Amino acid sequence: MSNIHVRTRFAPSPTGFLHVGGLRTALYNYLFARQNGGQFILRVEDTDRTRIVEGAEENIIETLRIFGLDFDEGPVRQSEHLERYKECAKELLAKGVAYEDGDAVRFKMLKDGITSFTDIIHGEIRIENKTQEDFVILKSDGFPTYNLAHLVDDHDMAITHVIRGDEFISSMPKYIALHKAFSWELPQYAHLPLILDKNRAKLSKREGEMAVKDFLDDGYLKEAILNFAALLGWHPAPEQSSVLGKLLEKEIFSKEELIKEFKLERVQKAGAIFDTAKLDWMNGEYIRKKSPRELLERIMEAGLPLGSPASKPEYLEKIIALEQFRLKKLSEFPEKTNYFFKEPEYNTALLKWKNMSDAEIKKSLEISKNILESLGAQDFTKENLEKIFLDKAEDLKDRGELLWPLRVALTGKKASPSPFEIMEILGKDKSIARVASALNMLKPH
RNA sequence: GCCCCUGUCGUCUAGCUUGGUCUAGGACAUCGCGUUCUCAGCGCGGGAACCCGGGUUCAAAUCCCGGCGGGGGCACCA
Repeated sequence: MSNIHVRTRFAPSPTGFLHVGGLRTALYNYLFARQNGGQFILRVEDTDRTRIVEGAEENIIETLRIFGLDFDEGPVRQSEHLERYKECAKELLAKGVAYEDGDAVRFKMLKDGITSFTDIIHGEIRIENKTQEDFVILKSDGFPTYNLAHLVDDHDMAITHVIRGDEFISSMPKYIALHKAFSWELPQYAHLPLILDKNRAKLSKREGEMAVKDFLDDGYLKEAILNFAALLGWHPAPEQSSVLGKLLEKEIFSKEELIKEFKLERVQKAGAIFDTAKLDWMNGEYIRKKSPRELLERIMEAGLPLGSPASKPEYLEKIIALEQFRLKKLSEFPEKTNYFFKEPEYNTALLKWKNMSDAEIKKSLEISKNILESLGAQDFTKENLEKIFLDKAEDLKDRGELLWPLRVALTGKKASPSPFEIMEILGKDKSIARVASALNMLKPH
């Protein structure tokens, strides 16, 4: 494989935003080209004028850019090659292997015998020619059909490996017959299994949530999406992954590692169901590994509302550092950290730890308040606070009696980071104010 | 209906080419225990699959045949 100049292409039709299946197809084409030192090309198949969706091409290009699937050539649009397709149709007409059918041109299929070819993923595939019919290659509006256009371009662009979805396998006799008619050499084919939804049906853009952009907007990291997409239908061989050591167990791969490890021949033959549970976990893994600064940038890029416009980046980063180990998606940050930006709202019942009475809760909060008031603002570090409060809690039979009411007073939440870390960020005045307001709420009116 | 592809835990999969080392491995999810003020994380542990039926063979997840299941295609869509 090293002596041929590999050229792959991703050839979407601009009929909708790029979805997960398309991203995976693009990724595999990209990985295969890169690992072979070849080229990856983007071609827009815009021959069906009626189905073109405004903004789709831009979305596809932008999404590819975001994921770093840089194409070496393109975007090449088929609508720019109309004359070429017409010439090709004319050539077939002249050869007598195509005929006019109204304003359209049809290609004559031989109906006997068997067409067989070797697919990189599936191996040998044999299809009876009688299953094929004469098919339109040039439509009456002057545009070519996919059947003609894709293969003329693949030939003209010297594509060596056609890596695309499984749904084209049934039509392979058409493409092979066409190649023969033109006396062109056949590229290599790799038909990818489809990605299925939870109902085992082909993933459709209509499913709503399936556009890659939606995942990005929802707070999934591009690294996680790419990693997950790569594993949807492919896994490294154990030996080959020894270099990755323990990382294999976790199945976390960077794009560079994928370029190194990916093997087209190892792509799965059966369709894979797209299940977001694993994506969620993987996204959490990536969020944990990122620096707060980078996470802040990503949150901004995704347009998520964190804090107020006046919030200082340094302040936001501290808060992110606190929560980044506790969530799976960037979109959870605003809700999980809202107590840093506004007074918590909660029911006083939440202040109760186990069987504490109201009087005990009050006493607990008063102890906390006294401790906080006795400290200087510079003493508000989590280490310091932890030491002082834990020492104090020694007197109690259960640390929770001191810490739970305090933490709820600070956050208004059942679940949050420890009160020490929170108070370090909140500072003396706000911390005391929140404990005081909890105390106030407990007073019978 | 016809044709094609495909079938290992709930999900993604390793293993299948070169049958035995597979009482089928990993990851996610799930359940339990521990750490612990809560959550998350981390550590430990549990349950969970070779679609079915025939062969071949001393031996089959692995080879062969037949069913059945799932998906895709059969457009002047791609």
